[in-house]
Amino acid sequence: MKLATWNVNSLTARLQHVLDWLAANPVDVLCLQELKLTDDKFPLMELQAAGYAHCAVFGQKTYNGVAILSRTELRDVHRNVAGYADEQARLVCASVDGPLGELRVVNGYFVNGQAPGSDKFAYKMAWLAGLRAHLAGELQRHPRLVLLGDFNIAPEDRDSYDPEGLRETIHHTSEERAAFRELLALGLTDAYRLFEQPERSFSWWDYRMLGFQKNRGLRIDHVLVSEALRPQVRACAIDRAPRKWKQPSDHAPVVVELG
DNA sequence: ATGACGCATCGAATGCGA
Repeated sequence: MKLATWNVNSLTARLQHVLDWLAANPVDVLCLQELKLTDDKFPLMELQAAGYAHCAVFGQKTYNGVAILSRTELRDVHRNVAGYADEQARLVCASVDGPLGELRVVNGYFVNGQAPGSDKFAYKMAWLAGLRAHLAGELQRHPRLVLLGDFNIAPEDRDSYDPEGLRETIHHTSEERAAFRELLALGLTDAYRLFEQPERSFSWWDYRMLGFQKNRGLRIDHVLVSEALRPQVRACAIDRAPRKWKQPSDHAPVVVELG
């Protein structure tokens, strides 16, 4: 079974890329972030025709918006962080049948945070605390859980093209990295780091200054698996191919294989 | 470098992303 996460930076602008990528990578579940559209504008027909008959959509106008696309039935869909009043559509959860039973899929578009000390940074940290509490509850009900999405956190120095120059800037702060480790402390594991990976592996590159061509990027899109799921992880990789296409998203998909 | 690039918004200049 394969699952993937991809921040598409507008599903309207990127629908053809999503369809092309799915044709070449027919994953069972695809988690999307930054839909930038309302539920009524979600391209359900096109995705159903591509084989993704089951979609849990949580859209929003202009910004944010997340969705889980699945080939098989999605159950117990939950939108937003439980107990955290949020104006923004950033989290959608659903259960799906996996290779060894039911699997809980949690898809998040984490807050960017703009700059340390800003109101948006405070929102980021509060949202992360809410997410942690929410996940603790999810894990009690669903021990087999995978958390995927755009975390907007580079967890370690090796996840940044310039860890020294960008020290304590957004995505690199001690607070964000501590919050990431707090998620791991719930029993979650970074699936990407279960395997040997190329140096300078990133999932996002700035549109400006030839960021992708120079591989000046960050690894901020992640797949975390629960303890019960960890023995089943067979592979995890970043697919840089669509970042080379015309008018790409600035993020690349991350794919995980469970056996 | 208060930049760059790209997307969205009722119509152009601005907010936002990361």
